[in-house]
Amino acid sequence: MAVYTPGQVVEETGFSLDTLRYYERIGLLEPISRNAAGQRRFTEEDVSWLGMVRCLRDTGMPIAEMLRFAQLVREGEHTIEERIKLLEEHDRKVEAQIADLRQKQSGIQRKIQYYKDVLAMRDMLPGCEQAS
Amino acid sequence: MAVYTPGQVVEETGFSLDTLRYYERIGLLEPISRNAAGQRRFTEEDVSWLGMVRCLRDTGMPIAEMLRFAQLVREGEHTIEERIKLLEEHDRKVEAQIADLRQKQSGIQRKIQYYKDVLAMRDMLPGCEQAS
DNA sequence: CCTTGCACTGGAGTGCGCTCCAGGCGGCAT
DNA sequence: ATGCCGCCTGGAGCGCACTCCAGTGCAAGG
Repeated sequence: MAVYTPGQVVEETGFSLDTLRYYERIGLLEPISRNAAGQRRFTEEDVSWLGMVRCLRDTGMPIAEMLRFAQLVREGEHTIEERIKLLEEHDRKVEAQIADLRQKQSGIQRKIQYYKDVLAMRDMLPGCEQAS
Repeated sequence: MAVYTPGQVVEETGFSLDTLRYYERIGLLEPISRNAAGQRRFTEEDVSWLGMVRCLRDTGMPIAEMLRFAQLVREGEHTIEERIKLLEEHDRKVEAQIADLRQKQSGIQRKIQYYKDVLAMRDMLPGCEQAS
């Protein structure tokens, strides 16, 4: 089975070497196996777990909750229902996050339009300064 | 013209009192006017600026960039083009942010579906354990 | 008069998630 | 033999954005 050097994992996952070590230290990755010289050799499985971690992190899941999820995975098959619950809950949060982002974005876009209107006004009625 | 006490502004904007003071300290708000006792009295304009700040912060603009925007606003009308540029640039980032969020979300949803499939499999073929 | 509440100040502290560092090791290309 | 590269460790440090604190002040209500 294929293994990956730290450098390759950095390449594949986009996490920095320090971040990978950090994740192992805090138990977000379980202990990574080592070669004779004590260097890490990541398995396919480690890398795919990191892919999941990437999804969760980038959607704003705090590390503490990812640890909880990692724990469930380690506890085995009987936690699958709970994992689904956790992920669905998070999925809802992501949905809410996107909705909020869209709403705030529209506020920004209104401001852009407002400024554009000011400029247009200025072109049409030169010399008539407006406030704000 | 209406003024707002700190408590009212907390209520209206959702920023904490400490955050409001912090924003004033770093210059994201210009100096807020005071009553005889030295207490802050926010104007309508302050509150509406805070509304903009809320949009920018919640869409992930760092404080340093909001300071830059605040500076442009203070410099007057001739910076409107630049303000538009800044906001449009940010708008694009928000768009990218949402796209990324959607993509990562779909990764999570695939995982949820995978787990659900595992459960369904387990119901259909009891006694046949699967891995991962 | 006294408590309660809201607000004030400057400065220190917090939490998160990394990120950097010094000092060292093993292997390989020149 | 000598670099140099990639990696190792434990621990310290960092950047961001707040958040909290001690000590004080005014003002209105019981």
